[in-house]
Amino acid sequence: MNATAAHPHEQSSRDKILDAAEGLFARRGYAAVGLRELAEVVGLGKSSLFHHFESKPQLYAAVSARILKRIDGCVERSLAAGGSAVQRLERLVEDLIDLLAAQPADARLLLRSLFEDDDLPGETPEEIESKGTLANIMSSISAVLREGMDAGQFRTVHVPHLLLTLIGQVVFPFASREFGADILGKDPFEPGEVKRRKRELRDLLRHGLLAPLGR
Amino acid sequence: MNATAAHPHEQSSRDKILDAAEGLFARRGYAAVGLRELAEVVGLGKSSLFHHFESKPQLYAAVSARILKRIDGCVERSLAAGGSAVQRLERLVEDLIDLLAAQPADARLLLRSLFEDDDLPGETPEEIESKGTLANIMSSISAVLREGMDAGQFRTVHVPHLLLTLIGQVVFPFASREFGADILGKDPFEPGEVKRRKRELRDLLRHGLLAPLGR
DNA sequence: GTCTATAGGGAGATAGAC
DNA sequence: GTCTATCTCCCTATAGAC
Repeated sequence: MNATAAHPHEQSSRDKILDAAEGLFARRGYAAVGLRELAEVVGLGKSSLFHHFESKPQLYAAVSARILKRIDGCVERSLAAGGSAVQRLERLVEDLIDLLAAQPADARLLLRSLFEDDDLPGETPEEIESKGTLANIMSSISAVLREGMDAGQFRTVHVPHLLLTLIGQVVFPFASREFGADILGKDPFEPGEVKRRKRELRDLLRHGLLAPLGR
Repeated sequence: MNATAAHPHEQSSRDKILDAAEGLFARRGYAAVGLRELAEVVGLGKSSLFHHFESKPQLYAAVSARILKRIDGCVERSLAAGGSAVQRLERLVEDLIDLLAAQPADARLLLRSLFEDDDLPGETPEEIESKGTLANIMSSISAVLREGMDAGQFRTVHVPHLLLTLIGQVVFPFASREFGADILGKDPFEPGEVKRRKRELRDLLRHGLLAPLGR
């Protein structure tokens, strides 16, 4: 995977920086994280960071791009696995939840990147690539929704609004470890809670909230 | 409403600061907003801010507390208006959407405050009050959900998980003006889109996503 | 590829005149 | 209640030795 790594088990400095930055940016946001602190976490001098990334914005763009690619990969694999539109959508939601649960920084950073566009200076190549990746994710999910509607498996809904709804209900609960834990009384990333979350969300999409008898 | 205002139509400096800070903090986050910039927007010198608020964290706490009170007031009024649990929940969701649509900064700042707890130093009196307000909001919504379940109007669901789901799907779409506009092709705060959002969300809660024929 | 040293600027906050 | 001037600290980024 990494052409420069003779020993795949040893993580390069670049990857160590990316991992540490991901955690810090996710928890506290771009502006609140200083390179001094990041360097401390990684175990390097502050200046050494600039040998791997040319600037702080560029580092953030790299972190953000890596997460978007991870999510895009998950979406593509999940939707490619076949089945009816209903099966594919339900599997997609489950797989995304598993991904977000396995990578605690992803949901926070994804959510941030969706409403912190003002944060970053501008138009590095990595940011442009990320825009494309994000657009690809959205269009893939839209496609399965439209497919299900066309096949008569889904109600007739407004696809863009449903897209926003799905993002909110899938991503948000994993974006806030502390608040989520307050509400649930348990760590949302704990396997049992993850499983329950998948079940509850699947049932809500299948049946809505109203009781069958009340219909 | 303001005891010190002889002329209610003239906004005090304190309120001007709160309004400007609310907009800036919502768009860019706590750490990214400098007091110099805030002072410029308000039209004051930087030092004058410290005559109205003792520190930046305390100012942020005041802004955050004001928003939480606004939302809490909306929740209490909406739930107090009576009707069945179904009617009260549906009205609550509609009223919250109207509030978030009317106050574009609220959704962003609320969402931030739900997953940026690490942002702020600690335990000012205003933050403790805010914690109580937030807890009150959550317990009020939980109450109507449990009531509907007990009355057999709602399916048997896991209330805390549904709470997280509702927050995500109600708040998130209004937290990101730019991304939301990209997805919808229109400004999410436009009256027509707000109306459609309320309808789509109500229908999703009533029926889920699956087509009636497919059941 | 990592380090020390430092430049250059902006941050939050204070002092004190008006 | 607002201002100017200033303090101290930390920020991103660079220079250059090893």
